Parts: sequence; structure tokens; C-alpha cells
Amino acid sequence: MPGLTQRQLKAQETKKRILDTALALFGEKGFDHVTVDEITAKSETSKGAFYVHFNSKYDIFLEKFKEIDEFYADFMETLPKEMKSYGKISLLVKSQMVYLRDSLGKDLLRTVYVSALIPNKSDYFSNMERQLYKLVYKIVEEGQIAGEIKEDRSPGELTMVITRCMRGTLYDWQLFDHFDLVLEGEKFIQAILEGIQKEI
Amino acid sequence: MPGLTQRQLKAQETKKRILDTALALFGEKGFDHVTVDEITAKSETSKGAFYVHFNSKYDIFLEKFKEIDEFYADFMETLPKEMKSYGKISLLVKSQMVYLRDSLGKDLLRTVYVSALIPNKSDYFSNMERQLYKLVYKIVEEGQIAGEIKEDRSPGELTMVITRCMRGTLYDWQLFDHFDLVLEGEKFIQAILEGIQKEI
DNA sequence: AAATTTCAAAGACTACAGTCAAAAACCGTG
DNA sequence: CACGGTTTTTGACTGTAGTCTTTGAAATTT
Repeated sequence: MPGLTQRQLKAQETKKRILDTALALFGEKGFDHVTVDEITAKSETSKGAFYVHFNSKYDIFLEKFKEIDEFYADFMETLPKEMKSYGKISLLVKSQMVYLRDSLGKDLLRTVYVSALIPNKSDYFSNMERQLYKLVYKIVEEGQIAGEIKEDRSPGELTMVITRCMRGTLYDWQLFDHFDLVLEGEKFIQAILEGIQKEI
Repeated sequence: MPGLTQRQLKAQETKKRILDTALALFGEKGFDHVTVDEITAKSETSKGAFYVHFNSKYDIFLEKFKEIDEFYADFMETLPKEMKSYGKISLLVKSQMVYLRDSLGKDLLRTVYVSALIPNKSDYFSNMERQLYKLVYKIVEEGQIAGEIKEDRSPGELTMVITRCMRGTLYDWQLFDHFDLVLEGEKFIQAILEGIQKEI
């Protein structure tokens, strides 16, 4: 790996210092109560340095979201082969919700859902969901071949419907207080699954 | 109505001038490309006046959203009594999407979906959706009584699922380019309806 | 090893939403 | 109609994200 010049090494170190400081501060005080100036002061860098390494305050999270791919990889591995396709989808939704709730947290996720709607911001969703999309597509496709899922909709369409369920639930998590993310996720996906699975 | 003093009248006039100017500018250049200073300059008022009449830049829309209740009222009236409950829901979703697309527009709706996620902003959704919620609840409840809709979920739960579909679809409208709101809304609600309606 | 180029880092500066204390316009009452 | 109180209006001010020009040290070329 390291064919890095001294300069690149130093830059990388600066980036890491900013990142760690920022995440620590966000954890302490919440995203909106931390200013960029505060981050640069505490990390002993400068505003200029911050914006060399990150395109915006939101961008800090892109790094964090790389972890999500590990989650999907893990999930894929531990998924029992013999499970029915709707069982797999149901399990995926549940695991995803538990993961997002416990490992990323509501505040972090909120910033994603906000920034995805703001023009000119990096596109977190495509980063975050490309893997998810593939995973669901695969399950649906296999489910249709195995005759467990109706074939009146294409795998692409069904994937869209299923992932939209997740986004809708995650959005509502932000909207409502006392919202049980995992429970609501299950209820919602259950309703969809009943509509798309073949009768026995 | 007018037991208004000259002062109250003038204030009302100022508010209207700000509102009209703002909406015109938003229409021209899009929400993010209009500044509050620009609005106050063009409406020949001041920043102070603006913030007396509106709590934030987003708040301008609250006024616009009052129109939504008229839409629901109209819908309720023109809804054929003899229609099946899932036909009603399907029609509601379709009309709603057409209305939001054509009368409010994507940009305006985006600001709602953003501001709903930002703490301390007025709660547009509860304004916007209280009527919707009631309407759906009523249809679902009647559907269950008429034996058209499964009774394994409460009307409240089903209402939540159905309105969440709408929110999910509207959110995705913002997210993806070349997204046919009406078509996608129909597809999504269709999938849900197949899951919740009783077999014949 | 001197000259030139590159690029991270610095921090002053801009743009803009939102605040606030003071002024102006208006109202009712003696 | 003058005066004390009330509401509207004003614009200077604040806070913060993000930009831009400048600086200096490391890398590269001669």
C-alpha cells in the first residue's frame, strides 16, 4: 500500500484527525450543534483544510457509511440458503433496521435523509443503497425462479417497491416520536410480502 | 369580517405582499435560489417585517398548504359511494399524486420533506396529513366492515402503512430523476392492496 | 542544488438565515 | 388634541457554512 509521499501521508493524517474529532463531537452534541469552526479548532487544523478533505459538513458521514457495505457482506454470508425468499427479505429488513438503529443512530441517519434532498450534495444514497439494491434484486430473482414470488412484476420493480418500504419506514422514524423502527419495518414489509408472494 | 383597525389592515397587506412576492420568486428561480433579502427588497418591506409574519423561509409554504384541505374536501365529495374500498384508496393515491405534481410541484414538496426533518421547524406534515389520515382511516374502516379488507390489522395500522407508501413514493420522487410519480404511486399502492384485501 | 511546479494548509472573506433593540406609525383615552 | 401605551417596521448585527486568495513546504525538473 504505501507508495505514499511524505506529503500525502501528512494529508491523510490531517483528514483522519478531522474525521475523528468531528465524529466524537457529533456523538457528544448532535450534528446541528457542532460547527465546522469547532471541529477545526479542536482538531488543530483550519477551515481550508476541512474543505480540502470534505465537500461539506454532511460529507463527514460518507466515511462512516462505508461500514454499511461490511454489514451487507456479513448478512449475505450468514443468510441460510434453504430459507424461503420472503423469509430472507423479512430477515434483511429486520437486520437492516437493527443495524441502522444501533450502529448509526437516528441523528446520523437524519442528516443522510436531509442531505439527499439538497441539490449539489454528494449522493449518499447511491453509495449506501447500491449494495442493498443488488442484494434484494438477487433474492427476488431467485424467489421468482423458485416459484415463491409472483411474476407479474419484474425483479427490478419489486426491488424498488421493497427498498422504498425501507426508505419510507426510515423517513417516518425521523418524523414520529416513540416509533419502534424494527417493529414498524417488519409490519410494513409483511404487508408487501403478502401481496407479492404466490398462494400456496 | 372587517372589524379590523387600519393598523391590522396594513399588517395584513404587508404579509400578503411578502407572500406574493416570495411565491413569485420561488416559482421563477426555485426555493434555494431566492434569498430573504431579495424577497424583502422586491416587496419593499424589511427583514424584520418578514420574520414577524413568517417564522422562517420555509414557513411561506404553510399558507400554500392550506389549499390541500380543499383538495381533500373535493375528493371526498366526488368519491362514488358504491366503489370498493381498495378502488377508493387507489383513486385517492392517484388523485393525490396528480394534485401534488401539478399544483404544488416538486420543488415545493422538497422543501416540505426537508423541513419536516429539521428540528424546530413548524410541523407541516401534521397540517398536511391530518385530513389525509382521517380520510384513509374512514375508507379502511368501512372496507373492513364491508368485508373487503382483512381484519388482522387495525384500521390505524393500515392507515399508517398506506400513508407511509405515499410518503415513501413522494420521497423517491425527489431522489430519482425521470420518476413518474403517478405511475409509481399506483404500482406501490397496488402491491400493498393485494396484500391487505380479502380473497374473493 | 537551484529553479520551478504542485498542493496541503491557513484564515480572512462572503453569503445568507435569523435576531434584536430602537424607531415609527397608530390607537384609545382624558 | 396631546400623551402614554401598543403594534408594526426597520436595518444593523450575529452565527455559521462554505469560498477564495495567499503562503510555504515538499516534490519534481533542469
